[in-house]
Amino acid sequence: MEKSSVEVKAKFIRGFGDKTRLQILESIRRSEKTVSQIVAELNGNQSNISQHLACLKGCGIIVSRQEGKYIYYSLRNERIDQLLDVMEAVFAQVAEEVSACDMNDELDC
Amino acid sequence: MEKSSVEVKAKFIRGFGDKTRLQILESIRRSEKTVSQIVAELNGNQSNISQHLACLKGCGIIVSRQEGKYIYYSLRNERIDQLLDVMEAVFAQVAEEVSACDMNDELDC
DNA sequence: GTATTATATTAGCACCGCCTAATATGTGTG
DNA sequence: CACACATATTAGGCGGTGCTAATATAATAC
Repeated sequence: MEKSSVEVKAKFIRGFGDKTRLQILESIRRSEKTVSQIVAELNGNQSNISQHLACLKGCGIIVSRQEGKYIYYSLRNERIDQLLDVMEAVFAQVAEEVSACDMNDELDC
Repeated sequence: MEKSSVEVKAKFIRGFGDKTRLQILESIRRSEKTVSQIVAELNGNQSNISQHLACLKGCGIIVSRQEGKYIYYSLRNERIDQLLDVMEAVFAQVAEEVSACDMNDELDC
């Protein structure tokens, strides 16, 4: 049986909902990067990064192109870039609001 | 030890990354709703919905106000509303691109 | 060809998130 | 007060997700 649209959408969003993946996205935002560049930059584990890249690609968030023995990853398009901006802006505002005013609310689930 | 900003941000985003929570957000988008209204609308389980509401509130995505024995939930502010719009737009475009052109890529992780 | 580098895949494990059922708390009503 | 209704919390099971280590594939260099 097929996944409902809202389920697929949730999965898409979850693509952004991980610390390491957010860092990868920040890393390749300005310019495409190879896996090893990302691994070096994030001081990460090659296998781990590779799996997160596969996840991001599977979610349609990034794309890859091969050049010789290197594989370059970059954001799928400019709208993903915009989405990252909006997420950051809204998060920054909410985080400030929450930590500054509402002593009751916390950012834990 | 404190959670890094990017970890908190990931958690914030994950607030949107669940089918039921997305449905709740759609439900309360237009106008605030009580828990029982949401439960009825989504044909859901009261305990389950209540937990998701706590999660959304904890993530700073929604707020609540009490009126008598009812508790009304609504989006925290208009920027959350905008974010939902942008997410939907980008997702729709990506979903179309992925399913139409790239036969290789799939929306699975 | 073999060796080396770049990346992907697999397996196993721990942990976290989601669900359901049951129970608790809180608020109004008779 | 007891009772009904609205919501929250707890406990337990279960599947998914992220991590590491090891192995596999693919491309280049020698």
